[in-house]
Amino acid sequence: MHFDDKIPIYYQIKTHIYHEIIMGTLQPGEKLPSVRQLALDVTANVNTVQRALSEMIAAGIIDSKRGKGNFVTMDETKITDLKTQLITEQVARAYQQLHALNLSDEEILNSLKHYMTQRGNVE
Amino acid sequence: MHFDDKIPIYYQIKTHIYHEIIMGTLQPGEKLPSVRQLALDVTANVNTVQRALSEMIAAGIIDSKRGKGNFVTMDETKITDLKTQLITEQVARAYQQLHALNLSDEEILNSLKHYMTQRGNVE
DNA sequence: AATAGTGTAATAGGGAAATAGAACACTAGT
DNA sequence: ACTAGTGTTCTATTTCCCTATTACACTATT
Repeated sequence: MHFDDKIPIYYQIKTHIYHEIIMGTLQPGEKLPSVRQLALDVTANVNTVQRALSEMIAAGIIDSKRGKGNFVTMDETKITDLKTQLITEQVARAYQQLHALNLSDEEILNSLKHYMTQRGNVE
Repeated sequence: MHFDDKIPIYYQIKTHIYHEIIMGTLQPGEKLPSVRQLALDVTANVNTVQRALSEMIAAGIIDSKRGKGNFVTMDETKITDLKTQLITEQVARAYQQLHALNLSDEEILNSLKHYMTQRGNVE
């Protein structure tokens, strides 16, 4: 797994698993790989994985069952809320960053559209 | 100054000053506050500020003159290039993050538009 | 009971970031 | 010459992140 050395690894693992849950790669109620297997998958330490999981457990997205495994919550409302929250965070942060670069709303939209067309042509 | 504890302070200082240059708060050729004053302004250590400045100096955006001060480059091309670079980085990162949440191009645009209208009504 | 596979916790050590403090190098004004 | 204000560099210390290792607690299977 590719890590941005500017951001703590445990945080990037958490984001990565959140994405898998939201994309449906991990379904509600589904069992996650064991912490030891996850550690191998992302080439990080068990403790680092555990720290990421702890935060997701505290957030109610993951249910931890000692001796059995970690499971994605069955509560689909929580997942929907999580998705909304992550999207809003991303959009808000991007908007504020670009606004801080003196771009108007229209310029921000145009930059994004331009990026999309560029990207579309390359693939 | 507000810091995100997930990202190194020196890096956030650098971004902050870059924004001031691009917005024109700091004009080409203008003298920056002294490193000691900057440290007070952002409530960080002189060494941390110096580290941020070192990277901007290396990038050719800041000219350092020992005994006199730090100055924004007179080369406006470099500033224009910097702006383009930062915009592209922000747009690309936001797009990729939202794309990773399974949003189509259209949905990404709509999320942004929605955020803008919401924001517009509040202010 | 024994074993293997889980989550959980504790310890010890290394490294990067940030701080505090001091010192050095240069410039300008007095 | 002196002094004050600059950038620059160095050392020491602290804190957080990450790793490695070990141990403990629980579950299911045999």
